[in-house]
Amino acid sequence: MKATFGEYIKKLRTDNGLTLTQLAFQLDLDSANLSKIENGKREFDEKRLSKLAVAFSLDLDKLKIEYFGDQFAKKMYEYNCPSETLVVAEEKVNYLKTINTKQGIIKFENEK
Amino acid sequence: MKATFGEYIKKLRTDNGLTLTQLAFQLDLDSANLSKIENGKREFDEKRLSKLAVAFSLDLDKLKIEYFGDQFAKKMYEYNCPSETLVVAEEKVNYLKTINTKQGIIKFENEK
DNA sequence: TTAATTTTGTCAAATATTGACAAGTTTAAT
DNA sequence: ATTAAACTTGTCAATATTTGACAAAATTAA
Repeated sequence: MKATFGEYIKKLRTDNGLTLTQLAFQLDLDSANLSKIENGKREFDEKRLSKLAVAFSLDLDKLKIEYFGDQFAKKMYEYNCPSETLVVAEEKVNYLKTINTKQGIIKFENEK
Repeated sequence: MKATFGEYIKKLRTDNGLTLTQLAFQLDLDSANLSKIENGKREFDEKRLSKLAVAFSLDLDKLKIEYFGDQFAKKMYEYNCPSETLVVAEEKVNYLKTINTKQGIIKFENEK
């Protein structure tokens, strides 16, 4: 999907004939703030991804791909990161999985 | 590099025979907080990447790869994102580049 | 023009991050 | 075993950031 996450939501919403107010209600959001999200002036909170999935009967994993893909892309763009960054990211995910499955240590490193 | 960013710093520091206090001074940081960073209990602030590059005569791009790669990996791990997320991230970076080079609009979308 | 929709501006409240210091633990040397 | 340096952990106020909410302006569609 060649779009920011905001554009992605807006397309979902308009394709389904919803107003900002209608979707905002389902997401427990102010319509003004949803507008800002769609236009990239505010962040969408990841806690609402599941509500968004329900609103449009979407697979949560698909949404996560769009959402986090967007987040990472924005950082990459903002800080002008080499594209190799994403390759290293993949390696590091695997590394985290290995170190956190050893010896029953399953908790996320930064978790309380 | 198969390591978290904290582990990466720690290796740099010890390989170069520096104490926490010595490196922390160069980074304008409390040694206690540098210790937390190395052990993944605090975030390293991206504003200090350039100081880190100077401290160890490293290429800033190489550091960015490690730093942002680590950030993305932690999110991926924490939210259990499909690895496809990174592919989409790459697409979106390119998308951002195209939309933000059109018509002289070079500013980052969320910039003030 | 009017009514609905969308966008923008603002700000206080809620959250999160940071710097700083104290206190505790580990390590290494003698 | 004692000491000193190095490292780790806990805490908390200060700072910074994000969020929710509302008003008001702008756009869109009859």
